[in-house]
Amino acid sequence: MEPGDSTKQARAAAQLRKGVLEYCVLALMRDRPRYGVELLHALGESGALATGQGTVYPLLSRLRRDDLVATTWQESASGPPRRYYALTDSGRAALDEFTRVWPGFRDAVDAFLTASPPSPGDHS
Amino acid sequence: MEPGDSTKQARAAAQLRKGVLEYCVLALMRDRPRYGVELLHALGESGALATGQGTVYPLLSRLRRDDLVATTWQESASGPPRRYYALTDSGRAALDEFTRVWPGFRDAVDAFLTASPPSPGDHS
DNA sequence: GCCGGGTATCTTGCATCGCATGGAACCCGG
DNA sequence: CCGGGTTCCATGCGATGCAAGATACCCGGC
Repeated sequence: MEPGDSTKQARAAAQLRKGVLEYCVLALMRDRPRYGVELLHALGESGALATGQGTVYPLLSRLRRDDLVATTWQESASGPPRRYYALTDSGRAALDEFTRVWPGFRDAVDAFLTASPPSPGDHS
Repeated sequence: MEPGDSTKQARAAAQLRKGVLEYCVLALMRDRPRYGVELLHALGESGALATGQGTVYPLLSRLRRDDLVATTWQESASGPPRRYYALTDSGRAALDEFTRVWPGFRDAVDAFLTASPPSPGDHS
């Protein structure tokens, strides 16, 4: 997806990420602290959730503002120091809460999209 | 989910609906035209996508503005006339496009949420 | 004839979120 | 000293869900 791509597909995908990106970022921190560019790279590798710095850093600021993550500085051998983000108790609770809500949401959307497919064998 | 419920769960679910609601509404019109309250009721029965009139009617206005749906008035025996919304060719194309994008998105989120659970059998 | 309840549609103002753009600081090799 | 790579962050815009309120139609009871 090129920057500046304004196709309908790109617009649909962009709106899809709303609200989900936050919890995917939290999920990435579940096992160990991560830093900004690392998160950006991990999201990019997933394909569907690829995004830019202008999305991730404001998101991380919101997470820090709401006490869902805590940060520590750590020096790097190949560049400026990195700010590592780690889950707080509240952050882990929010992630668990989302993990509970997500399947219901996902299945509901699946149900709408696959409902009443004009199946050739349907003679109701 | 009561109106005015401001729990974390409600907030997460609210943000989740962004961008998805539009295509679920289009999906509901796939087989036959529907009217506003009917759509509202169908979304409510799904549970996870329940919403209010203040969300559905502006959404329907946008869909009409973008020529994704066409509307016709039809009288009702038990109230004011209903405006029925039907998919246009563009609307059907947008729905098909979303149907193609959604599985990749859904699986990507699933992958992040279920990745690296400290499974007891994992001895890597 | 009038009035209240149920049905149905729509508008306005607000808060939130993803994104493009731009800027700043640090390290290293030439 | 200087250019490239790495890392961080802030600002302004567009799109979207939502609560609250307004309007109009039908019917039955008084």
